[in-house]
Amino acid sequence: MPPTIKDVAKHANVSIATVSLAIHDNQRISEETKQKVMQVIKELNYHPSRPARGLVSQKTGNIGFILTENHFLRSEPFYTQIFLGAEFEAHNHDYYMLLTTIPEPLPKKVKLPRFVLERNVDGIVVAGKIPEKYLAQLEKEEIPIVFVDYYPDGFDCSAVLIDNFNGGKVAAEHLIDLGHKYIGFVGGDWNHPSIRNRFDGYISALEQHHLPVSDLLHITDEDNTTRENGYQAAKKLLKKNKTITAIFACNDAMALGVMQYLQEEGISVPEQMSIIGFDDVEAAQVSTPTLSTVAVPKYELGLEVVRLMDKTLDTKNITSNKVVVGVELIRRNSTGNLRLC
Amino acid sequence: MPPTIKDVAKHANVSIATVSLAIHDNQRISEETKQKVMQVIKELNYHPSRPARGLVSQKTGNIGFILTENHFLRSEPFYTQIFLGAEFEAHNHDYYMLLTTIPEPLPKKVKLPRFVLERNVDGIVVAGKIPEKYLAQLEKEEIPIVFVDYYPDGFDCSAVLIDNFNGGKVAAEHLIDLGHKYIGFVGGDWNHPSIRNRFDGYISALEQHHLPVSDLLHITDEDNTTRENGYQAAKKLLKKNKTITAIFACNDAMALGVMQYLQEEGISVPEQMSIIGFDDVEAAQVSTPTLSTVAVPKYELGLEVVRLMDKTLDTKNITSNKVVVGVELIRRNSTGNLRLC
DNA sequence: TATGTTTAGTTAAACGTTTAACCAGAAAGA
DNA sequence: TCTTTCTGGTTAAACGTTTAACTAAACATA
Repeated sequence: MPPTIKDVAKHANVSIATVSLAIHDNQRISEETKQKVMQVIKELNYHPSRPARGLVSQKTGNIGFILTENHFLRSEPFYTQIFLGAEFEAHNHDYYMLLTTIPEPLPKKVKLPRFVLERNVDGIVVAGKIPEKYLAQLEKEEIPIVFVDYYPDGFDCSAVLIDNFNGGKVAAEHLIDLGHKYIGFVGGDWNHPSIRNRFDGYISALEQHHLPVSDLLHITDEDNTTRENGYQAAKKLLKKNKTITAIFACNDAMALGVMQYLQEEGISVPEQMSIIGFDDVEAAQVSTPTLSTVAVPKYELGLEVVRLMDKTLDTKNITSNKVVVGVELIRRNSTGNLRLC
Repeated sequence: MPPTIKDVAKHANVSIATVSLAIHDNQRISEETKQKVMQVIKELNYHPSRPARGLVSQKTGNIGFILTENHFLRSEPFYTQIFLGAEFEAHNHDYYMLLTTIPEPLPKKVKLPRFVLERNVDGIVVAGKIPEKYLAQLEKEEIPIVFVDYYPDGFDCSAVLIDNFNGGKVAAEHLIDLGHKYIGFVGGDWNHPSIRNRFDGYISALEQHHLPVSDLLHITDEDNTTRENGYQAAKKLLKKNKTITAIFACNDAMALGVMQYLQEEGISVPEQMSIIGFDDVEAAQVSTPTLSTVAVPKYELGLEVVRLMDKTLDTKNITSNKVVVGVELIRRNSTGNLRLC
């Protein structure tokens, strides 16, 4: 059994209160006694028990991390990268992360994670979009929540967000710089704010450069944003519009699906069609051609969300802070100059 | 504030002991009282506090997960996949995982993770190779340890391991089946048991098929197993041996490095040289050509290690169990029939 | 000298559980 | 009827901390 505060007290010939006060550097305790206590603590290699401490302080030292099962399990480690960043930063603030997933489909009777019911976390990070119903349930628990890469409309809260609007703009501008005039957009999961923001950024860039904006350039009705959705969207887009020379896909998965379709159709990238994605997933670096994209600093998002959580937990002020982290254009081989032929 | 056991007791008009006993379905309590208590519990949405419960039971409900910083941060998410598997299975056993990394280089004064010092975990999963010094320190804490994908020589413990020997054998046999006679091996980090086991499996296959075994076929002196190591190893191997028509690399990273070298040298894969790797990392699916390999079920390893930990924690018997999980040959485009030209 | 103030601690309550030890009342055995 | 045994609880101690309230001794003030 590891030593407890009692053992320290006994060895130092003081009361356990003195030990505790010494540890917390209370000025009630003389330098001399502190020294003695610290000496014993070192000798016994004593460390206060986190659970015991938590009982009285009502702080667990843990942060919960919640995301949907789909986000957790999907092969592109987007949210798991965020988690790993959070995990890393948590250490710098003396926290540990507890992770849990929301099952999908959501059962009728929402069951909150054990760590919130059993009061085993001080705050919760919600990563990515989660069902409204779940959120409503969570809100009742009166536990600090910080969102990352998503936050519900009309919900007053802290969040770390990607600069999706700017990202969409940057992506479109990159294509414009390359000389493209007819730039298509493929997206899906349309009630996701991030996707719409990317779209808005794209539109904004087109307008700013007085380029044509038209429904004929967009596919936005895919219900999700997978590779397969990208494939289907590309098919639809090229059917209804022959003038397009570049496509901005709302994420890399869809972009890869688009490329796959183009390849099957014998349309070469980037010679006949430029493609740019969003996210910078691993696969973007190794696809043929490698995929130009807008990089989202996933790991960084994780760091930020824990910093924000730490601040929230520290200062009881539950003012809703928003942190926006920037994105970066990554030029690879799927985008090229417009060729007039 | 969430309700405590006291609130339940008050509402049910019984003592807190009765509530506790009712929760644990103790036969001392009449059916009738149990019903009443359960009713109140449901109404108040009461859940026992994990920390408080832990104080008396001396169980935290947490499992620690330790790996080196390098393993954690490296781009190929091998160990993080294991972690995610562990995380998933942990839920099925009502545990939460706490993750921490070992800094590298290891500081002179080894500092164990807070979660073990503060008794915030019931057991520890050690993933991958960690420094001996660290392990020695950890051992002193008398906390159950289960290893995954590694375990130290001469250490009596439980572990979940990959069937590396068989994997090496299967890889070599695949090449043999394709008609190859001169099959090279490139490896590194030679004091890692897994690597050596893969090599042993490879040798065993060669011998079984009466194929030549010779030092001229092997590069084993690379100090690590990165892509760059693979590149260098390929260079060395092809310098000293011109008859080779196939190469088994001890992992995918090295295999990709080998392919890169071959490409630069104008040696086509698989026409002139077949390559097979080990691990089945993401990049293996998207490289050109896609990489044949021996798949390691990383996620599955995570599941297994938690199952084993659960068993260990359940039955106080600290008999050292070993679980070996199988591997699977994945045929892709980097291996082909021997062409006699 | 009596009284107040400081210093450096100690005692005890509290946090939310579990569980061993105890106990009142009912049923059973003599 | 008196003891014994069951039944169905309750009381209280314990887990390892923190911290408010208290106190004894030393010192200062009038």
